[in-house]
Amino acid sequence: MPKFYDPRSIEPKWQKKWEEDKTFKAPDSSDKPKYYALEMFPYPSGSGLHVGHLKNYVPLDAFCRYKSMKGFSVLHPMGWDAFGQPAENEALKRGRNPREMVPEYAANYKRTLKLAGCSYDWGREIDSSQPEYYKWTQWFFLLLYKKGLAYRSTAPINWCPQCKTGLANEEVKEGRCWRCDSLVEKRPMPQWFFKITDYADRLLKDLDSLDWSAGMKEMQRDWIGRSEGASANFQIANSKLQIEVFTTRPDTLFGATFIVLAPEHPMVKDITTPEKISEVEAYIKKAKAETEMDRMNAERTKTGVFTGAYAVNPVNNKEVPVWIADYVMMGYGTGAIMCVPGHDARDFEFARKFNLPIVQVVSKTGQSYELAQAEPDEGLAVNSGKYDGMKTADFKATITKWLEEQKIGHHTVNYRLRDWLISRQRYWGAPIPIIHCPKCGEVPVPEGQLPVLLPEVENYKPSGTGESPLAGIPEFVNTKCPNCGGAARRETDTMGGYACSSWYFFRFADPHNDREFANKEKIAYWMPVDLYAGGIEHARSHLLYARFWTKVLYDAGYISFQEPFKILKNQGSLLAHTPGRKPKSSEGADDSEKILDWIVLKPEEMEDFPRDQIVWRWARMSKSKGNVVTPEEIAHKYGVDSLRIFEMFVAPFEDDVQWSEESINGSYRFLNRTWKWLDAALPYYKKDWREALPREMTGREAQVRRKLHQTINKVGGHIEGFQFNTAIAALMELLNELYDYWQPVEQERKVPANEAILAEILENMVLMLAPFAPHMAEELWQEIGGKGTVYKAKWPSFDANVARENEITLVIQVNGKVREKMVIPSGLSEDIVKAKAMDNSKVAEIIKGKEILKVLVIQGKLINIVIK
RNA sequence: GCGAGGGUGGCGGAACUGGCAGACGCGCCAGACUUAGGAUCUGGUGCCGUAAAAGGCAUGGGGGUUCAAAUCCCCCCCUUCGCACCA
Repeated sequence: MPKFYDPRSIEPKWQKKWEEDKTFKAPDSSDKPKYYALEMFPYPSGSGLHVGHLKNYVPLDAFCRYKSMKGFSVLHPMGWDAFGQPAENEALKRGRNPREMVPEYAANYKRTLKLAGCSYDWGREIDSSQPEYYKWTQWFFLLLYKKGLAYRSTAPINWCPQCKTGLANEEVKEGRCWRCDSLVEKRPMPQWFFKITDYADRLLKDLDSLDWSAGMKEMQRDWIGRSEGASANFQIANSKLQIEVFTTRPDTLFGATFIVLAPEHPMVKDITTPEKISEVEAYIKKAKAETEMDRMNAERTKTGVFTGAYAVNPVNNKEVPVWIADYVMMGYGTGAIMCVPGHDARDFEFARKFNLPIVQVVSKTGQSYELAQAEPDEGLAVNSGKYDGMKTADFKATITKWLEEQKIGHHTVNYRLRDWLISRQRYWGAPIPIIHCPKCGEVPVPEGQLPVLLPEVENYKPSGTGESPLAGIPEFVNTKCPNCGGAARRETDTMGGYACSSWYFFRFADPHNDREFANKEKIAYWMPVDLYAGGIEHARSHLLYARFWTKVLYDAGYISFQEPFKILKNQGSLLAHTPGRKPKSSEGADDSEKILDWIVLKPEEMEDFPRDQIVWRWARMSKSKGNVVTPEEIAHKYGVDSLRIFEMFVAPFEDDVQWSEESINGSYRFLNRTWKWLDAALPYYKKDWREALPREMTGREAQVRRKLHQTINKVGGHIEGFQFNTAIAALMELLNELYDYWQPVEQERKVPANEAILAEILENMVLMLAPFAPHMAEELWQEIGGKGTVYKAKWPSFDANVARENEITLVIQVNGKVREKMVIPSGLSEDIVKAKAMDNSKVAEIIKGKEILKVLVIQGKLINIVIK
């Protein structure tokens, strides 16, 4: 037994042992209850893992280790989200082939995760860019295709000029590409979509059954954006044409004084009168040139032009002008709105600017009055003919029914959610398994011919033309139609990375299956995922897509559950104190640059930058900011167990943490103190301590045992509640008590009063340490002759009788203020507690001569005496 | 603008269904042991007040409910995140 705590020799030793023994291998079946814990699989970047990444991996690892000790059969896998643009871009930047690069980077990640002591079953490692994996990604595409959920359309899409590819709506943030921050353009291109909108309602409803954070669910709800209302047709005056509008306020129909169409609305050219054509065309041209960003700026004033046409308001037969304006979006509803300036702020602004009539049709009082601004609230109908006086909700139902009877409208539900754009005009992705045949049209690649292999090429740069680089490879493109055998062309778009991550959690249940995406029984055993952890940045995209595919699988009869992730946890980020500077006036002024008030100073720029102008901020660790701390350097200084303890102890799992090396010393000190105490107790350890424990215990012995069992209870509870910080705090408290009880320092060491107690503490402490500091725990477990690995040892059991306090500190309040405390036996009757409190000399002093109004006793805690 | 979190010592953070605010750690102060210590051990550490007590004040601000409020209710301020002309 080494005298001193030496993580640098202990840690590699046990990591090697775990690997050799396949300690963390998840069985294919077991009598034990299963537990499937999963972290979002990472894209292995060239920068490697830093301590910030471990903020997620380490607590989840502790959780899995705990579950294993609690008797669960644990599945804790890891794999690589290797396809997609991050990998491709990095490969391009470094002039390397992603095929060679990705495995290297993955190996580097794996090395660091092992260094951190993470308990993955590496036998289940997957790589989404390998044909054996993406064969099944393609299979999923075909499944969706067969179900009518994959289609090709030339609708205008979000085009990122920098990435040279289309982006799904979820990948556009504030009008910019989420990866490169370029302004996104609208571009019409034939593209593949998945019909996620068919599932909008179910994706929304089933959120209720999930144990996810309120914020997370809310973000999904917002993104799906369900709104209920009615559609109504407006006849164009002197024409057979009709315009369909969508409104959530059909009750305000009488107040609709004009119609606005989106500039892209297909009917614009049909209704515009000859004298307005040039003006309208000019406006459309201008609107087209505008970026998403411009259009989204709500601050700017409204613009629009009159088309010269009038529509007839069906409820009162009044003719209302039809305008076009860019504040109406083609992508939402019908791309046309009826405008009720009295009760919609945007319409109000527009009407004011262009002098259009404003009519009040809803009133708080039932009387009409001058409107100073739009009043969007509910109330009573006014100026609405025979409906006057009706309440908003009733009026909505009544008028919707009327529209239906007249066959000019109906009740409608609208979603903000759009279909999922899956096409990428890029090389590094799973090819879409479709063949275009001049005779047969679109033909899916027969399942037996999967995978459609991604060809090995020299040049995989995005083409300038907007086409995928695959289009330039005749051997790939030219093929035979599976239907008629004639010459045909392969689809050259690849699937975006989110396709791979929409089903990988199934694959982990059966990662090497070459006949199915995963075996049904294995899925039935392991799925759904019990605990899923990852960054909040995937709140919409990934989690929505994964839920969608799961529902498709359910509908197709492959699985028996509808939601993949029962519990979801989002870890906070690790922030590093990062030097930066204010932007120069030349920077940020340009509209195409993201406006920033702080720019990171690279380490190389730091040297000759004036000290007093450096602005320090807390920023997320990333290699590009030059503020990363690697697990390697910390492991070298303190050992990885200290790093693990620090990451879990410093703050709750969901919170952001400011990295500082000072506080890691506290974790190191804790482990050192623990080691010292346990090491000193070792000579007294006996396996049969249970029999040797005296029946009755008093004084210090009873006290320290009480603390031990209270700690066992707390630590387990805190881990279950995902409160790793307080779990570790409880262990620290126990350790403080242990030092109080018995000093491990040789000079001061006394012969322990009871050796069996030392043994009990030692054994239980080792077990409780195991999830957090697994290397130290294994070492000590071995020292006390524990069987096998501590990973599979049984979690300590809590004895409520031992933990029970036999005395309590009674807090005595007078008029709600603490005046005295006294130690009394627990379990006394209320009357006796009262009597004891009144008897206390200090209390007696205070209440002397006062009238006692009330005495409240909270058993086991406190007494409050109310006096006058 | 809308929606969801959050505001507690010098710092990170504790506090079960309302019941001792500040667990645990960092930092700081003092002592012990030491050639030394940025090691280790022991004690102290919210603020005001005092020689020490007593006592008073404290959970962003203001009001309220209650014997009792960080916790529940109302108003306001700040902050983080998400969405943003969604009809």
